[in-house]
Amino acid sequence: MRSSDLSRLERLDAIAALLKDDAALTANGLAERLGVSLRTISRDLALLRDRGVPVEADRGRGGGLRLPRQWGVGRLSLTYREAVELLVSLAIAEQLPSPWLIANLAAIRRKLVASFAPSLKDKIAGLRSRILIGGSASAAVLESFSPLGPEISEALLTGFLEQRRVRLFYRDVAGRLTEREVEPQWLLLNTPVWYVMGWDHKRQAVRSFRCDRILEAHLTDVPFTLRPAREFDEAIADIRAIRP
Amino acid sequence: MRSSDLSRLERLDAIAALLKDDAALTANGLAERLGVSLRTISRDLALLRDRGVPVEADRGRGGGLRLPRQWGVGRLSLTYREAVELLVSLAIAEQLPSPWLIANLAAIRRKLVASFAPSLKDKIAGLRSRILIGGSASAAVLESFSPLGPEISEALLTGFLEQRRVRLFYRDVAGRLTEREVEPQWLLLNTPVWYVMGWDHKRQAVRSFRCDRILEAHLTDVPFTLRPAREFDEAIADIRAIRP
DNA sequence: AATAATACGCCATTTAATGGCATGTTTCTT
DNA sequence: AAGAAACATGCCATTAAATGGCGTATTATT
Repeated sequence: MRSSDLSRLERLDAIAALLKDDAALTANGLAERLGVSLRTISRDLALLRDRGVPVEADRGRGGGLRLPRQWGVGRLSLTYREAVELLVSLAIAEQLPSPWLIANLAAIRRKLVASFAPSLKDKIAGLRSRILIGGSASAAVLESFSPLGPEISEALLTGFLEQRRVRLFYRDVAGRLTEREVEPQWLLLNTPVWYVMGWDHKRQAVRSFRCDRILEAHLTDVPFTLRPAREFDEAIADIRAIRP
Repeated sequence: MRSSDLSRLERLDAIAALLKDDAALTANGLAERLGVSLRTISRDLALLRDRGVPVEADRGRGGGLRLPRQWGVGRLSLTYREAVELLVSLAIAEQLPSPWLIANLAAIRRKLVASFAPSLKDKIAGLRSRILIGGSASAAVLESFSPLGPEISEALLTGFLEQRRVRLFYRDVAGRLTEREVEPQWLLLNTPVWYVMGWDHKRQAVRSFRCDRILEAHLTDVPFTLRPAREFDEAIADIRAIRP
């Protein structure tokens, strides 16, 4: 069963893939399967080890090759958007009051951040601290809750991530319709309701917006810089106080 | 500024890394920087594209090479344990009632699962559905809550993931100390309290355990198989009913 | 129209990969 | 204790791939 000819790069990938299927494999078996000599497999293994794949070999009769159990996972390619969503999820999970199964999340987050382009790193590094997870929403809030449209969440999230101003059409508590120009600086979740907090340019003040009361959201090209956290203390406290 | 000689593999990595630093780069610049000819760079770019890296090129004066913004993220290598913790985090985030910024988590989860060895996939695929996120714990529960030791959570989590029986020393509601032999089949979070549900071999019945009342947990080598979900309906309802 | 960039085909040359063989080492079986 | 089955590594002739140089085509800007 010889596979069609593979370039060296492809063969390395193939070997790693075969080793992940923790069937008992010998170097000889690999050689036959990939249609190359034992010597070549041997060199490929050395190369894989050089490149950080922890191939383990049991010598002697009955031996063979394997990857350690810990190494179940190969390389994961994520798009920018997927990585960001992952970061948001991690932020949520990390802020749960009871992190027992997720002791190493910080390490994962570091790896994720490290894989971003340097120009994005700065923006992304502080992201986690600007997402707050509160408690559950009050019954009154729950009653009036409605899910968000994808365009709105897209615009808000992008504005939040890339620090760009967003133009909102908002229905406020009293039911009045207003247009705002907002820097989305913080996100807060009182399950299931998300809030955006930021500098409101029309009002020249920190304001918070219940996301499901936003009727339209349009991303602009105007960048903004982060304001000091303490400016938001009051707004955060306000939202949290909505709870019964 | 010529880097020390690189093998082709290394050069491909280097090019991808340089492109991630979205500095304006031309093929000629890369050639000088890496000490190879323009023709070689050109071929390397073709190779990268073959391997799925979406290198974009602007032709003409002022042009150059770049990766699209979306592509911030290269390849992420996670250990088995990290991947599992990531899956758990995803499960938690996905079960939040308001998933607006995390619409694509399912795609990420699929990629993650796909990167596992086939033999592990089965176990891991069903993992998410066996983690339940409830609401917040009641005041009464909160009062008696204490955080878990790392050894206990390690044993419980491993037992849950690898489907192996766990021996518990448990202080029950009445304060009695008992020893149990449990198959940890479900996890349930009423923030911040985790519960393990599973088949109790001493009692021959489904039982649930508040994790912070577990005094000791020892992993055994005895494997178990999953029981049908409906057997746990009652126990799940019970725990959820603890809330006020 | 000139220029600066990528894209790609061709070919001689250089370098790296390969196979074969020999040798050493570890571990299990008999 | 001997033998067999596995990995590890060195050496060398052979083969295949990568490289550089050149030419040409294409695209976008000035």
